[in-house]
Amino acid sequence: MNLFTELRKLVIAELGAMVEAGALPAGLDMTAVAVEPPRDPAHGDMATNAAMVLAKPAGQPPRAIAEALAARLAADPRVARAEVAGPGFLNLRLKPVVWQGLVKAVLQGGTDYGRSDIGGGAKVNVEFVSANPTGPMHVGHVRGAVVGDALSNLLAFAGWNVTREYYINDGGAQVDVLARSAYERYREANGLEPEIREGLYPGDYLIPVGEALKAKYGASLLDQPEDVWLAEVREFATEMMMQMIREDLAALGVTMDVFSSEKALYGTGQIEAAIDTLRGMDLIYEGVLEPPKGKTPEDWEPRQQTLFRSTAHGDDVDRPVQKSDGSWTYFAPDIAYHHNKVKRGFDQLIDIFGADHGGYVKRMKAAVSALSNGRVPLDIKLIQLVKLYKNGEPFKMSKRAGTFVTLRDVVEMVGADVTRFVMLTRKNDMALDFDFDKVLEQSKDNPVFYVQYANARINSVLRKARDAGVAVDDATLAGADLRLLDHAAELALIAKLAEWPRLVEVSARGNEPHRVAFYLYELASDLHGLWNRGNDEVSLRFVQEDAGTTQAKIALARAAGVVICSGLAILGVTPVEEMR
RNA sequence: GCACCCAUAGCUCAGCUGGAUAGAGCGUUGCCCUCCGAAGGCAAAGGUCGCACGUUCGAAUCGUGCUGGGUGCACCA
Repeated sequence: MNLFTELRKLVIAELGAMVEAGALPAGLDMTAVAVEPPRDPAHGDMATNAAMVLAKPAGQPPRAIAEALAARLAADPRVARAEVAGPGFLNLRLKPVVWQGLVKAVLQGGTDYGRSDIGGGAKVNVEFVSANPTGPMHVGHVRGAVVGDALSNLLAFAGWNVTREYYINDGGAQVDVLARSAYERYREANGLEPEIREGLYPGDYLIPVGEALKAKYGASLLDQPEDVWLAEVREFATEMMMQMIREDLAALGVTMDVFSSEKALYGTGQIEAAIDTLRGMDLIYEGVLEPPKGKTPEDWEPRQQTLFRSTAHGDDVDRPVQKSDGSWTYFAPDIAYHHNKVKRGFDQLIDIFGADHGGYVKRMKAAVSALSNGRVPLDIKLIQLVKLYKNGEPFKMSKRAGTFVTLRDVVEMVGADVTRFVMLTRKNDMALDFDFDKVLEQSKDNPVFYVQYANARINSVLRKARDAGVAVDDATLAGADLRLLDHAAELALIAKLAEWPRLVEVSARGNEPHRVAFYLYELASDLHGLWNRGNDEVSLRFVQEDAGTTQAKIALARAAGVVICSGLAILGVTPVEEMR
């Protein structure tokens, strides 16, 4: 139940009636008519811009339309007051019974309250993480993983058919480097001195890989030329890395639906097919690129290359898909991979990239636009970096020494729940500070704690009522006499709960899961505020002398708890019942 | 040189896709509390939304041009 869409229906219906009555011209476009929460609650519970939006096409002054509409809306049993304000806003005040009914609806809906069907079952593919399978995931990957997973949860909740996907970059030179690095560890496992040359991966995490290679191959690969062992070791090491990455993701609570392999695109004609598809659209040609103006690379020399005419689809320059020796560039399999996603029938694609890949956005969108004839939109979310702090001091990590903070380190230090919540407390394109101490602080300054504490308080009050012998199961609470919830502070909290379905839709439409985290913080704040007022005004406490009143109050608390749990579920955070 | 991202209170950040007097936390100032309904509460001060034009009933939000910061810029993935 979304009160805003219901009231919008009412507004549209009354506008239609005004057309019928000849008060408005026929054929008006109503799509811009919105019913929203007003910025200032003093203005009312809801506001509509209908009169202002329609003034010009209807050829009438906005206030005149607003006055006429107000008179009609005021007759609805749900509307307590309809007032024209400002340039033509129409502010609505709802009757308490509407809010009381909402509490009941929340309790009956449970965590399905707020679920939406705006996605219409459309198939959306969310590609995220896609870290190179050459080592453990580090903090840089964590944020992308959390955002992608939470976004997937959000879209699923809003009615999309979501596929979470990880693209394994196992086709390029970096997995050869992995194989060579693992081979040295294999030699080490056989009692030889490893030669970790410059350019190889020095990390200790390859030691177990070396040992596993020894267990499988014994000494048979020793002193063999590279072309004998490279392919086998590469596959073996890549598989072990992916195993590790899967476990790391699991530790963070992330489960992928599909792992797609870059290597699998080679030798199957898929790359050729994708390029041929583009060629058939006259988007592939042989040519020589101009050097970038202002900054010509030292070793620049004109080269004849196979180019993708990405400029035909909004890119700034055309992009090479084949090197001068005829082999594919990295971009070619990326095109084939996205072609593959389009062919699998997705209606929408979302890629989550690190901000350092911002340069690829236009060419990737160009490729998808061309390959799908503009049918499939591709949204690319760029994730800004995470700066680590420890007690307010920058937390240094040295890549050169091979000591970097891994995903596993973060999860072990602060837990998956805290990690996930904090990663969503900023818009994806804003840099985020992550302080190992502050995120664990038990105070109002810490949004994670603040939201969890709200839920704990709700559970605490439920326990207390139960101990006092009051039935507080959801069915009983839904049947309580909710008319007892009539205090302005209580109705205000309900109004906040009424925003939840709308917030889900807005967040999903914009692919912005962080909004959920901010909403939960606000909801927690309202809950704490009401709780604090109970310190002075006993009548606002949740547990009362009289069982019926207690049930009504607890129904509100429980409804708030339902929404908090629902929101936390989207973030992938486990609600806590007690603060300990 | 070009492209993309960012710029909002002293600090860290929201701002629901164009709405009303731009919000929150921290910090500051002033009261209150020290009660496990505990891990504080209430209130106040604090703003040229980087700058300048433009679009319209209306702009932090859209467009153009600047300023400052970040990222990336042909056979590396």
